[in-house]
Amino acid sequence: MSTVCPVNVSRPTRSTDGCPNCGFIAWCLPANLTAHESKQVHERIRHRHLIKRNERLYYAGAALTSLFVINSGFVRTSITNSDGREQITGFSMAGELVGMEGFGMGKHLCDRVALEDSSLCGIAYTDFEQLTRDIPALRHHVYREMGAEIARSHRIMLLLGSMHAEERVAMFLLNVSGQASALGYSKTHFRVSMTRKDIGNYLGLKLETVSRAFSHFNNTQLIAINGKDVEIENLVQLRQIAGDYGTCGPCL
Amino acid sequence: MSTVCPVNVSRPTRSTDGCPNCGFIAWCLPANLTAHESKQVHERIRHRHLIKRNERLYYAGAALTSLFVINSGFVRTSITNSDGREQITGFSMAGELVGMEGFGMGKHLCDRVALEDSSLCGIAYTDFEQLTRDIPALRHHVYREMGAEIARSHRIMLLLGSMHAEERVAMFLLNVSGQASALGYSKTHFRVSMTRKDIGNYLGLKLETVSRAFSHFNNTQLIAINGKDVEIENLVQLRQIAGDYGTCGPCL
DNA sequence: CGTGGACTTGATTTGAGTCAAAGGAGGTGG
DNA sequence: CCACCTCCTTTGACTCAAATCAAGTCCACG
Repeated sequence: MSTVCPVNVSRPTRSTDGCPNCGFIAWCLPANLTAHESKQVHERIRHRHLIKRNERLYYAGAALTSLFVINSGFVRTSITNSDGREQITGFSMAGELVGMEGFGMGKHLCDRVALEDSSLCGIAYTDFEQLTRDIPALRHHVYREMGAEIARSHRIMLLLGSMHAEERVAMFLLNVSGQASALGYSKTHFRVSMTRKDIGNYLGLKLETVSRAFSHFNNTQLIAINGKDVEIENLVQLRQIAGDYGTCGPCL
Repeated sequence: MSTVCPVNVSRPTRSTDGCPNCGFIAWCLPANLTAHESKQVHERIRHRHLIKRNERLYYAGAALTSLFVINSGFVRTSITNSDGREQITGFSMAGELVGMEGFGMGKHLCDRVALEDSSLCGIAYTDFEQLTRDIPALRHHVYREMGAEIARSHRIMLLLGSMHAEERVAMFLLNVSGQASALGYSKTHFRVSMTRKDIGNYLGLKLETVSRAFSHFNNTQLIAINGKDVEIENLVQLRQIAGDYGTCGPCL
């Protein structure tokens, strides 16, 4: 537990050519960089780190040497306290930058594990630091993304602090749906790649409670669920149960 | 509810002279600014905005025109969803910068209300943006503080997701104790300025449950409590109940 | 001095946790 | 390729921690 397991670096390349739909480049899009700025960023990206299912990207406390954007796959973020209690604080998918919260400290503040075989594009800490110095739009984007992460955490605190089990599960499904939709997939038919236990941990529930909520939604024709395969059959009512999806925004 | 209530600006001054122990200057200390950089920051601070108990600093959604550091007093941060459910996400005290999470968006993402008559020192959004551009150490400090805020939220998620009522309340008391201690006050004898209801909301508990936990700790000689006046009598055992204070760090 | 909010305490209810059993999926090695 | 094993999931019965409901006290403040 105390030794740090570095990401399995599989001959990353600097050229963009070998990285179609590069996640890092996609992440930068909302920053509206100029052609010149874009070029500066692209030159620093280390493309296509591969990581296997259940492999650890890093532990909390590990030196932060790189920041990663997920290209494909799924990553689970968690923290563990001295009792050994673990709390999953989020699931990240393609297009998301992970590790920002440790950027200022120079070390990671959470554990991150791949839920599936995943591909990541990274950038060295020092390169990124320099780029945010030189590119105001990128710096701004980092402030915006970090702020959004704080706001997201606050929404989960609301969920954990005051919502009932079925409301939480409904919210979870709507968030996965929103994520799938953002990636261009169906928002009513998708796969939840995490286990019931992980979902429960994230939502502050036991796995049996998550399973029961799924079964209940299934029996009342809100969803059709079969293992990890979910089809939402009544999006409107699911939103009513979740209560506030409209104003809440994505939580995952 | 929809109109934005601007902070009651009481003839703020630009000179440092009228602001002994200026909170903003204190907040900058860990950034280790050079004398010249310090001067740049000091020139932009608008000192001593006053705000009364229960007055609102701003609503979520309001344009972010200034960032504030608390000089004295206490501020409650919360979010509200469309159901009207509110979640208190933190209590801030002297020396803390509030509003960072909205910095990148240019608008506030949470509501902030004074728990007591408070004094704040502010800096205009555009001035701060400019300063973080020109002063690497300040920029770095912002990254660090925002990251710390994300990590703090994650710890609360752990608390809300897996801790029992008395563990939560013990954690809360240790955090208030830590805050008091950080300000140079006694860490065993302090005042909790928030109501039982606010404490409960923050901890995901009902006010009766908070009251019962306090009573129980009182009856078992862990604390001596009288209304808002708290004396910790057995810090060691309180930490044992909270479980992980050592590794958790401040949560408030 | 009276009124409303804050707090405490007790009795009761209930939503989610715990415990237990059994079916099912996926991965591994012979 | 099949058998086995492990982990995941579902469902039922029971328990329990915290919520709810209710009553009464204590202040602070107009």
